[in-house]
Amino acid sequence: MTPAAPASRLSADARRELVLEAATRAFGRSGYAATSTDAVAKEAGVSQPYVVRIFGTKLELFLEVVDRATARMRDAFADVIDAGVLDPEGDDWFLPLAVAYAELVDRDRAAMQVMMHGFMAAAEPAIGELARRRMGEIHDVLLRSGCTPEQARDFIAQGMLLNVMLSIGAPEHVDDSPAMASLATCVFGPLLETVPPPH
Amino acid sequence: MTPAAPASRLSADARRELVLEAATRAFGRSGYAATSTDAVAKEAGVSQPYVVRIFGTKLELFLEVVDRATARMRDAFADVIDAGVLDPEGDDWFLPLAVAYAELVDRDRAAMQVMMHGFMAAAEPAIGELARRRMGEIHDVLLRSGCTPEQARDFIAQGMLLNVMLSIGAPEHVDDSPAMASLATCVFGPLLETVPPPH
DNA sequence: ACGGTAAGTAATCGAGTGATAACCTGTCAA
DNA sequence: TTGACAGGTTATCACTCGATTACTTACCGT
Repeated sequence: MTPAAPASRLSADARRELVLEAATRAFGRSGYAATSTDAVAKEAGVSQPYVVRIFGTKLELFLEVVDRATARMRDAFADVIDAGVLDPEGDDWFLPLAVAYAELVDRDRAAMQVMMHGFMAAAEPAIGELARRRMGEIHDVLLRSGCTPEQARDFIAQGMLLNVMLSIGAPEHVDDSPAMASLATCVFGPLLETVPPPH
Repeated sequence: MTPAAPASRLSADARRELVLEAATRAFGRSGYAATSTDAVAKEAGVSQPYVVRIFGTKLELFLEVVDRATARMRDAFADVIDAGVLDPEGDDWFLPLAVAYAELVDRDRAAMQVMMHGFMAAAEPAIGELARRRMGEIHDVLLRSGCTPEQARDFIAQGMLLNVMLSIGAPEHVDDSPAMASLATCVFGPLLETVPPPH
């Protein structure tokens, strides 16, 4: 076997960044437990021991991946809200938020998937702590729009359903049953046609 | 070591039932990938090879566990709806459904957790197929109340948020931050005081 | 030119995993 | 009483995983 073409040398920071992006994709696909450090390494094009050495342990790597992904979510909402275009009194006050979220998920679906996997892996104390903190931060950010806690809750709830629907592959299988079609249509709205690519 | 007190003999069906319940608890805690067949065996009080022999593979066991858990969810909704007490025109039309769901989750939290883990493990084709089918069935059942697809969607969305909040241990940590307290209060409502036990 | 530091790999280990095979034993019908 | 089947276990295997160690090599300041 040829000596496994050594990855072209990069600065530690640059390599770290590439591995984090690769890990986001890998963990996003299969979650914490089902994703091996070797799978991350292959996705990043480096050796498995190197991944471990950069981050110490698989858990620390996952924590950093979840931390970054959820920060991006929070910041995307903050950007919309701090732009001051939202009117919580109006109908569909949250629409610009929903659009921003749809765009973020379309551009960076792995981040959303990693977030959900983080929520479901919260039995691990360190993961749970991070998950709760970020969920709280997102709620707080939404409240900055002037909306009520109930409005914020409802928006997050819609987001959770959307995440789950993507997780179970609803868009790719709308035609499997009328029920799926009905539900997917009213969850994804007109985006159903354009969103699907499984990434 | 003492010969590991052989489990008292039961009929195959009775044993199977006990193992399924144990597996629901075990998978509910840690999900598909992070739960070993040995963990299920210990929870059930039998040997690991016996668990495998009853169900063939770990995947088939998980599928049956998810199948049963999600069927219970669906049927709980169906019971309320077919009792005909719902008025989709009224405010809080879904309240009896929410109460039924809260009771089910309180009594059988493992089933809900297993359902969520099933959704997140949908990358495995057989799991994904089951997840989509059940999600469709639940949507269909809700529609039998005479509500609109949007009303059904909103109810499911609230359920998903509730599931995620329980998954991240929100009730046990309401006091960690004001944000968590605000969000948990308006997700769980007055039940916050009584629901929490982590099971 | 060169030497050291930083980037990266190969080799390997011990623990854990799902699955298989072989064996044991209580119960019940004849 | 006995024998055979059903319920259940022990022993074990092949493999995977995360992690550690030791080695290699490219780059850069002097």
